[in-house]
Amino acid sequence: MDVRARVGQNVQKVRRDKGLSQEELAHRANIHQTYLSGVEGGKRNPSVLVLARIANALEIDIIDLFRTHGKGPSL
Amino acid sequence: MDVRARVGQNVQKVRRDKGLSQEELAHRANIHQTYLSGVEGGKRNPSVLVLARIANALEIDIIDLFRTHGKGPSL
DNA sequence: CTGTGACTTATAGTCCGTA
DNA sequence: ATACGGACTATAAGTCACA
Repeated sequence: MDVRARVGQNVQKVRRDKGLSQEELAHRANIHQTYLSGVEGGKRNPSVLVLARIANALEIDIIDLFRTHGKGPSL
Repeated sequence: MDVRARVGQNVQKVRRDKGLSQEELAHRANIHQTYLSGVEGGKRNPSVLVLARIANALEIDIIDLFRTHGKGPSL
């Protein structure tokens, strides 16, 4: 699966878990809702700095945005 | 620590572990040596697609590029 | 072999409207 | 609240000469 889709799905999942709207998250991460929409949809190719801002706004580590769906048991 | 530095250090470490030169890796990842240098030095802000190419050329998962230094505990 | 500055071209990321 | 598109601007991508 494309990394962009992987990341996008993770962003969307965490965002929904936290009960945030795209607008809310976008605001917190200081990016645009329309852009966030594209990222979640795997249609954008974000830079690491933007991903870091998103991860930060979601209160997770950026590394979690790259985990494969299904499980992330590890430690 | 800045994500870019984190990623850069990881790229450099893995590259050296594999005994590759920047030129070699850059060639495999289809990027320029000078650009790779900037990424390793944490001076560039690469997109996920570029990181994916680098990770692929290093034969590792892109997620490993975001790990914090000090550990690389198998899986 | 690697790092830097300068540069051009491509695209990330914004902002507007609309559905 | 989310997605899509167009037009725009900021910055990443990609290349080079040289230290």
